[in-house]
Amino acid sequence: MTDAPAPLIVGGASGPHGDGRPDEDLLAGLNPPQREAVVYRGQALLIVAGAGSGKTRVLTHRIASLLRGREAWPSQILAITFTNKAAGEMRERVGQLVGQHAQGMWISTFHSACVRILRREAEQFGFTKSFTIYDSGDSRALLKRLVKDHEADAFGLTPGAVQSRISKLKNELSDAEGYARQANMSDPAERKFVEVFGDYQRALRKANAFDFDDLIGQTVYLFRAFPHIADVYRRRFRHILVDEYQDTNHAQYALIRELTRPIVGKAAEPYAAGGMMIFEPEQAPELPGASLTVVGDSDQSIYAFRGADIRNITEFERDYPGAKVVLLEQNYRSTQNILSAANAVIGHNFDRKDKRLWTDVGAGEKIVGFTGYSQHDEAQFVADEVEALRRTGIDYAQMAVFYRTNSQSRALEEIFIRSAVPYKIMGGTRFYERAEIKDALAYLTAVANPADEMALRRIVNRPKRGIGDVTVESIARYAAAQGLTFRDALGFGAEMGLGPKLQVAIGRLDAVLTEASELMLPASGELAPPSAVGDGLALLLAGSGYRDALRASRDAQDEARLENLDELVAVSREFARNNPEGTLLDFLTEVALVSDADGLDDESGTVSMMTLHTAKGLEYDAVFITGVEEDLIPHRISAGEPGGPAEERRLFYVGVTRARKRLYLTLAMTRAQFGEVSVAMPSRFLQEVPPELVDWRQSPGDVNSRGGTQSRALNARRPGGWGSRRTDDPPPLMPKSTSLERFANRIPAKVRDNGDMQLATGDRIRHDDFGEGRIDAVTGEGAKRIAHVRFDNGAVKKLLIKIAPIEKL
DNA sequence: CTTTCCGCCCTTTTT
DNA sequence: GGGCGGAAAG
Repeated sequence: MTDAPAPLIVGGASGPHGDGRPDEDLLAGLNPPQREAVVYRGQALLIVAGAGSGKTRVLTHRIASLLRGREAWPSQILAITFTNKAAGEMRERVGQLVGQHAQGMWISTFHSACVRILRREAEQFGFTKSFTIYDSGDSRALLKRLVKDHEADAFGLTPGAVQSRISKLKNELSDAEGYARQANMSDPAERKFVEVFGDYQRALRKANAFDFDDLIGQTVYLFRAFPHIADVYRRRFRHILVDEYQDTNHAQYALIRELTRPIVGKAAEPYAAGGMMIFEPEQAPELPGASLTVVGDSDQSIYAFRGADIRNITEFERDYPGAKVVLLEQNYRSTQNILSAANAVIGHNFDRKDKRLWTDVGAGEKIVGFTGYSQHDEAQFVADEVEALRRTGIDYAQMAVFYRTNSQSRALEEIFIRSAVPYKIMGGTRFYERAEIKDALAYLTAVANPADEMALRRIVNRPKRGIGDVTVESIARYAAAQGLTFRDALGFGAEMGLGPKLQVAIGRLDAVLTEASELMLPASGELAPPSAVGDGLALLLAGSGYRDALRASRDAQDEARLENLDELVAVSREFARNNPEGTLLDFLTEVALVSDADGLDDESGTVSMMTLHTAKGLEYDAVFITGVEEDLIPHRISAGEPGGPAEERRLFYVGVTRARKRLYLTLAMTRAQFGEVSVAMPSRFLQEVPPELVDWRQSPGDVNSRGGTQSRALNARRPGGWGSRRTDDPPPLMPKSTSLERFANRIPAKVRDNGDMQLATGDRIRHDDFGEGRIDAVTGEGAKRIAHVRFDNGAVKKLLIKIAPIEKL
């Protein structure tokens, strides 16, 4: 990688390259600021890109222009995106512009790029190439043990609290030793925390593992501690581009800072105390720093909670003197009504540079508002509206439903299933976080990285082998006493004086792990066949008895778990097909770094459901933002945090600006959370949307007069507002409990099973909620048979026959 | 020693 | 509505 040919023109502040202009077509159709952002050449460029202003286009065209003008070889480009999916899309779009030249660029997320660097350099600082990656679940499990060992819970240190503190510290590039030095050790809780933090780092190192935050932080550490290594990457990457810059944290900022430093050649050690680099003014660098392009929008900064520092973007011009700033304000995505709503809402955030998105596509449809009696009622409205939009020709894949918290997805899901609306949930209990998947991956990890004790502890009694905590601890003790790893100790069941049953159980586990290692990691360094990962996984699942245990179980969920495992095997084979040279470690790395949005294939024909956070960077013809209520958005917990409500407003803004043509804002009057039903208030953000932009199908006011709860926030604050609400409505009479009983649980807990009901076109049925109707058609098969029903009141609905509350007449 | 069952807790967003 | 920890049962 050091042999990259020198570019014809190095970064420098020279203007657009002169003759030829091979990229005239790259500028076609771009507006003036967009062109500027593509052709500007200089050390630093900040593109302030409002929502929907075509920044991906600008970025890809900028890269293409660098390549076509032969200003850079593909290998000299490093582009950082927020998700792996965005990276894939960018690579593809650049590929369409420049063809083969797209090969060799690094386009990836911060985490993936760091893993690549760390795999190459791990040996420099006490890790091996085969390190594994701990996700938050793994970290928490480890911390849980450490907190217990240190009896730190007595000081109010829960694993979760410790985890988030450590994460915050690492995002600030603080390490365990550094923190310990300045910690207030007279505080016993603080002392405990320092101990746990230190042990946590030692455990990670011993396990040859990095957690998510370490991937970034340790790379920065590597670059600072070994300048000659950093120089290798500085020489290589001459053009660095970072998307979603407003969501970078300090560690990511520092990483970019390190990569864009000038190379001083054989100058003396350029480090001063505090890790700051100091150059003598007259010392001419051997090579100037790489050119840096960042794209961001401070109005879309929604990750402060995980350390994103908005100052990275607001102070860019200070950090990179002479930086050029380009503003993209013209929106190519949404109608004016949607933009006006977005502008109005975000305008309530003080302390921001005023920026107004505009479009020339016209006002478009009004925003639709709806207030349901319960979250089920709200969900039914969404499902019905999805169907109505579908009939107007909008594809399911062009619709999305957003919510603030993952738990809100359940009610939506129930109704969507019943209404036979195809949907897909992004994130949530993610595939890779399911217990059986984590178990299977732990088996693979135990093979790939035998030092990873956490992985072994996880699987040692899965399936149940009669190896409980006590036995596990005695294995660990034996290993420590003999100077063995936990993995190696499994081979000495007899020597540790375990009972015969346990010896057999441990011996079997040892044998299957060994067998899988031979298959997947052939000795003598030869490459394992591409099928090795899939075969090895299948072998582990069968040989360990994991599959059999699930099969023998009569828990209905275990059937689904088996299917998930099959899916994982399929994923691994698919991986092998796409990466014939891919190793077991490559597979584990990829799996560890997938993000929520990555699951979003362009699988046509399904409505997407996701949290507002996951929605960032995506766009849809029709968008439903659900649960627009106080305590949900803004979320209750954010209310007390400094900057919390403002960040929630940005989150809402992100949701609104995802919509191209149609936007729905829905809420419910009551919401059941954790068994209890409580009254929900309309979100303050609703009041910030100019009323004339909203067509309330059922406004909070209407619901109040009909449903009869106490006065609600909006009515209290805006008497006479809210469109159709009449001020002379009778005061609410019904006691609260009545309305709650009536509306809270419109979905029976028990799912009916009409699996054997025979229906044909022309049959008449009665539905519990919708009344009588006539079957127009029946589609689908088996459990997924769908009745298309025209109800006597004119409504047309699709019902999943198996579970719909219907009877044949 | 392990498993199972019961009662208690909480619930933001994620690479 | 579910995950987790503690107590009782195999």
